[in-house]
Amino acid sequence: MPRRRLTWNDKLRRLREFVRAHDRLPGYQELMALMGFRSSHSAFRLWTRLTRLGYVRKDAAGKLAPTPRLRGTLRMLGTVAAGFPSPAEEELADILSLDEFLIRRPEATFLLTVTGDSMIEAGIHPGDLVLVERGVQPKNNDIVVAQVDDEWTLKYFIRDEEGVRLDPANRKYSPIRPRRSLVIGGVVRAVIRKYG
Amino acid sequence: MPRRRLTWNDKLRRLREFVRAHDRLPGYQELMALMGFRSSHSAFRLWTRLTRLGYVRKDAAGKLAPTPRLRGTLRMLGTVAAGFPSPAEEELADILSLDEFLIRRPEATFLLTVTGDSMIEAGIHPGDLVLVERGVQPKNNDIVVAQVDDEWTLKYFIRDEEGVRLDPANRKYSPIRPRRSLVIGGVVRAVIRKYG
DNA sequence: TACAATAGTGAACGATCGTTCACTTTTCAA
DNA sequence: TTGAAAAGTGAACGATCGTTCACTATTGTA
Repeated sequence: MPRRRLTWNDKLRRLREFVRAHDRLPGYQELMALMGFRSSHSAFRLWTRLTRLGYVRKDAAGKLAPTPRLRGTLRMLGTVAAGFPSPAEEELADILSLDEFLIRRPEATFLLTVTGDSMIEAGIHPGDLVLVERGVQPKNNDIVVAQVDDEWTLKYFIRDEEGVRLDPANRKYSPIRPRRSLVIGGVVRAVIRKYG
Repeated sequence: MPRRRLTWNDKLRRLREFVRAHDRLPGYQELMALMGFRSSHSAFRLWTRLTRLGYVRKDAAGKLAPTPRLRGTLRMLGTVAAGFPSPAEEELADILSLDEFLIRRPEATFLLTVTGDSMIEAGIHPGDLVLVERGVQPKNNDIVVAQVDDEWTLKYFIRDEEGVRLDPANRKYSPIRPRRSLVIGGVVRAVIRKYG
């Protein structure tokens, strides 16, 4: 029985499964078992190829690490209107990790639960999560977490001729011009609503 | 000069930095260099402790892998109203990874860009991203990606006495009762809006 | 102050890793 | 169909890993 040689797609799929299941790359022994190799050199060659194609990365110490392309879990397809493509096209979709997609500075990024409806017309509802980056200068029309009158809320940040203004996205509330102090907790980089 | 021994927090911080920078755990040599150890046994003991505390995991093959607790990048704080806690309290915040927080079945989960305003009253705007899980039975009031009259859109899924109904969240449009066929592409598990 | 718990040192060893060299088999296109 | 490129085999070797055992230093506390 001529043991079937794996296709490239099969190899990639098996490797992805391993990485997802173990949160690490397989070792030489494990890669050989996974792919049905008998020689560790085959594993070596496979690593070389995967490195060349950008699925794994070799750092300064010469050790391998998975790239988002391999580790990522999310396939980014087109638009809702375009619907779901065929499985073959799915294979071609870009794979990414939400963390890397949304977070620039991990050490300065936080997740807060939204309370209040001050930004509801911007589609930010109570119970939503906001991904907030601290320690950055807000630009005009950025949504910020700000402390106003000893109370923290979400507002649009606007700097005009008269100074800084904080605008709600809700007709029930009025724009605010901070008089004494203005504390900006951080800038909202993303909004996340989780169902179920 | 009595080389300063590192505190536990310092060790954790250094390890986190390494993992973020390299996308892998340090080896023994690297861990020794990172922590200022001279004996590989110290590294061994540190791994043992990290395993016991759940920062790394030892799988069936006896190999170490980082857990979300170590690899995760997002600190989950309280609510917007509560504002930002002190740095000391921040240290205690739960660290999580967005991928693991939002994605249950990686192989069946996709990201689509929203087109159209059929769900705008549910806070889903054109340009938002929806995280869609395929191959699950939608429950009542789930938001689904459905094919209606050869067109894909987002709708609430509702099953009543008369059968299945698809409701928009926009007064401009009307509920739909599919007559011939109904294709459900998937169930919306999360909505993501990215700024900037 | 003393003493137990915690943290680190140092040597040793078999297993695995990462790589090189030389050779064979399979695939695919001219 | 044939010949080159791609893929796999097999042996070998120094480096690192993962672990054990025995010993020493530091720290917090009864």
